[in-house]
Amino acid sequence: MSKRGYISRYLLILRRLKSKSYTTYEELLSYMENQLDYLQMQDDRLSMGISKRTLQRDIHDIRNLFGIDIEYSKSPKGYFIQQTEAENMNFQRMMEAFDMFTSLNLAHDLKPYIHLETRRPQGTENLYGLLHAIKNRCVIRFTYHKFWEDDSSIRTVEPYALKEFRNRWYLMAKDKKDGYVKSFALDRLSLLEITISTFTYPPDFNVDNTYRYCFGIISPSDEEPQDIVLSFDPFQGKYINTLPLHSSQQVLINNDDEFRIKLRLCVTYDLVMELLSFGDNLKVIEPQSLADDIKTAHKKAYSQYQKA
DNA sequence: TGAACTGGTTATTGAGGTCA
DNA sequence: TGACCTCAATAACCAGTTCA
Repeated sequence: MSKRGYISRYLLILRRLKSKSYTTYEELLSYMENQLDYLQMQDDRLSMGISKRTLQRDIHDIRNLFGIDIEYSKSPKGYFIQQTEAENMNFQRMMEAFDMFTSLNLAHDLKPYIHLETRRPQGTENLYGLLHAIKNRCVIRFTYHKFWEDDSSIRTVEPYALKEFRNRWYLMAKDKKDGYVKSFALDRLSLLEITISTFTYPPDFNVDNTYRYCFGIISPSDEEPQDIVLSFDPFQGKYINTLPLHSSQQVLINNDDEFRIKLRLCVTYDLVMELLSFGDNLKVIEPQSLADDIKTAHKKAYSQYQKA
């Protein structure tokens, strides 16, 4: 049986256990037989079902390989997954990856119907090394190339955390050169070297607190957060309502004429860029300084289309 | 062709239930 | 309450099958 076969089984076992509190062997077997038929696996043996022994082995492998704690309870007679919130988030990501893997494998003859994004975030090959350095408090060195600079520079930093934003990964680290905590995009990072020197993790550093009032990964130096009131047209408002711009988002008005929200944020470059991307679907109500910045940017854009 | 996977068998283990 | 029983999970072992 191909590796695709047993990875698909792992996916189905996890999906079933995640969707139901307690699941017996029989329920798992029945579910998997139905699902494997549905998946139309190109493996005749899979379509014939799987044995209880294989299912036992799969559960054992999932525990060992993925560190997912599948437990068994005798009183309600069933398997279940117990996870913390952080573990659950990792689990969801893994399930997404599994789903994508399965879908793409099933779709090998469906090329005309599936169109993948050709742009790919780079730098994820360093994720494991960076995690190792963060966990073991190892100082790292790498070459970093800013988009707005021609030359690369060698950075020596104390890595604190990894953060994802808009399908890109960023390293939060203290630059040894000036002592500031900065974000480094992994796709601009190369020649990673994990040194043997270690550092002490600052007890007062907390990623969530640091970026609590940030839209993206740009952290303001000393700027205080402020209330930002935005007015969207009702159509755009539906998107903003279902996918909030920030965790601080509060809906002020939601009617046929307007969708108005309030955010508690620091005004950073990435926030301004985001607001500009909404074009004429958005009007900044407060603060006036931000409204002026957006107005100036739109005026400048407009001027580019006027005849000289 | 060797390695890996799978299914069947069987012994062990442990939780839950029963009973004296 | 402790001894015993039952039942189902677990894991080791082996042989057949499939894969790379």
